[in-house]
Amino acid sequence: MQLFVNPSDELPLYRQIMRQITEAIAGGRLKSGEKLASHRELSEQLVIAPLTVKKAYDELEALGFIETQRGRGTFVSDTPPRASRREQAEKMQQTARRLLSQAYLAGLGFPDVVKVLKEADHELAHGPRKKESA
Amino acid sequence: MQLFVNPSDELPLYRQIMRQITEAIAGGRLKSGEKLASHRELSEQLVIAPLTVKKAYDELEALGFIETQRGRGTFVSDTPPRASRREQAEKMQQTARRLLSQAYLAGLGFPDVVKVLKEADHELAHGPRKKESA
Amino acid sequence: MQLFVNPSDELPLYRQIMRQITEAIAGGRLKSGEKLASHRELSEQLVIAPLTVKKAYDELEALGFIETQRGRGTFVSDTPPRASRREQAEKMQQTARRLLSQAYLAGLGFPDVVKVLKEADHELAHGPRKKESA
Amino acid sequence: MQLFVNPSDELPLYRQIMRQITEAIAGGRLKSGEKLASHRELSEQLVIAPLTVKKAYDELEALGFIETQRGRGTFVSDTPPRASRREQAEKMQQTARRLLSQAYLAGLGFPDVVKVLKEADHELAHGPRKKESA
DNA sequence: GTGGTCTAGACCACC
DNA sequence: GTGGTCTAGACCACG
Repeated sequence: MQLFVNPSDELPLYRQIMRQITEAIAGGRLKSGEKLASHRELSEQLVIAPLTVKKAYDELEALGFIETQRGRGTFVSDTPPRASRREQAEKMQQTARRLLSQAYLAGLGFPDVVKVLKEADHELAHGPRKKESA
Repeated sequence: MQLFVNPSDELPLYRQIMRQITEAIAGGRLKSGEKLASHRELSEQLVIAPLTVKKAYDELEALGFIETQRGRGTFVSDTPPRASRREQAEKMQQTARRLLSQAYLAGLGFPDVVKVLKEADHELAHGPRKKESA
Repeated sequence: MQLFVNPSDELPLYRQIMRQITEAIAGGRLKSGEKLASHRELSEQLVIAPLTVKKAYDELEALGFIETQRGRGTFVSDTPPRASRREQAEKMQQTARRLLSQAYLAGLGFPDVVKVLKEADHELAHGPRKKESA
Repeated sequence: MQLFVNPSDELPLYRQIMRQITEAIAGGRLKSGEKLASHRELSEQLVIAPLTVKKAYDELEALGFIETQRGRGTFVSDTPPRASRREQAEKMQQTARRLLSQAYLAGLGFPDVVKVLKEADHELAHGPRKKESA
């Protein structure tokens, strides 16, 4: 499981990490019970402070995505969290509107958006090829 | 053009304003040349500081969405900005992946996402019905 | 003598007018004693408020570039004003540095700047072809 | 990197800062990746409000000259922005005409302008010796 | 300590 | 009235 962070990104580093892990879970690339790199190990890979990775793991654990077993490591939870249907629907609506705005302002149409969506679906399941853009 | 802000929202106030305006432009509810409320006027409507609205307007102008004319007011630009196709594609990819993640983690499938997208499309063109959620 | 104004320009309208007239005088296109359009007439041409043109004329007169003869009209002065050599030198230095910055940031070199200068010299003497850019 | 501001100058403080930084970049005195003083630090040096410096930094970032990293600081961008060749040419033409006007109205000739330009070139690369004039 | 956001109020220039 | 600038001070998020 290869992660990337971009210090210039508006999104905080720990959130970038959180997002990538949740996306990996959503895409099925990280499965229930799978072991994650220790925050120390990951911090070396990403060349960032260990505390930053730890914060990401802490929040993911608080949200129920991962579980920590002292002395053994951190694992993908087998009971992924579910927000209320209402919250889910609202968030998706918001994201969907944002996606459409980006498309329309770029001169694209609804069918193009669906096309992009299909490409993204493929990426989700197989992993991104490069770092987050700023 | 009715706007809403939610001080509890994670997104900064000025960004909430920016987003609503760009979405209104994308949805065709704000047309080229149309006059916006002055930043003072809007600040009263939204019950926030004038400078906060001004910051939103300033950034929108820097991005090319709107134009200001001293003493006359602020208007929707007739030349909406175009990021490079590469940047556009990247941003849309990112948003699309995010949308899919939200859906899959909620237990929904690809067809559901398309359905949500259609609803969002309708909202974009006709305006939201309620304030931003936190 | 054809003038142009751009309401979106950062420079105030009356300053845009002032600049064009002083440039025309510098370029020899407006000669001593030559008659200018009345501020009323010019305001119609430019589709702006007469007061705005009047302000430009007032300031140009205060600076000594033009002279008003009640009932007869406004004329180019035969005694163009001279700032102190020190002020002149400072202003030119500043403008020169700005020109060089623009060039270097654009990847051009000193010889290119001289080339641009020669083109500008030609324009100065024969008049611009289009409106001011924002 | 020593900056100066002059509150009496017609140019807004934040623009004076912007100009000096872009000129320093153009002159090669500020290099890609170099760290700038924090906006708080600089505000103390210049004895002006931190927000004023921040505004300058914000705009420079929007223009692509510098990049900020939360918690780490602000750095000179390694990808200086490039306006379209057309915009560049227009701006330079305008500045060049202005420089010539100043010269001709001062009774100087084209060779004098080139001389001034050479002096300015030297200043650009080595920094100004005094504060901005009003 | 760094940047990010917001406020309340002031003054000026422009139209 | 409009937008443009500046201040002084506060609070938060991030590393």
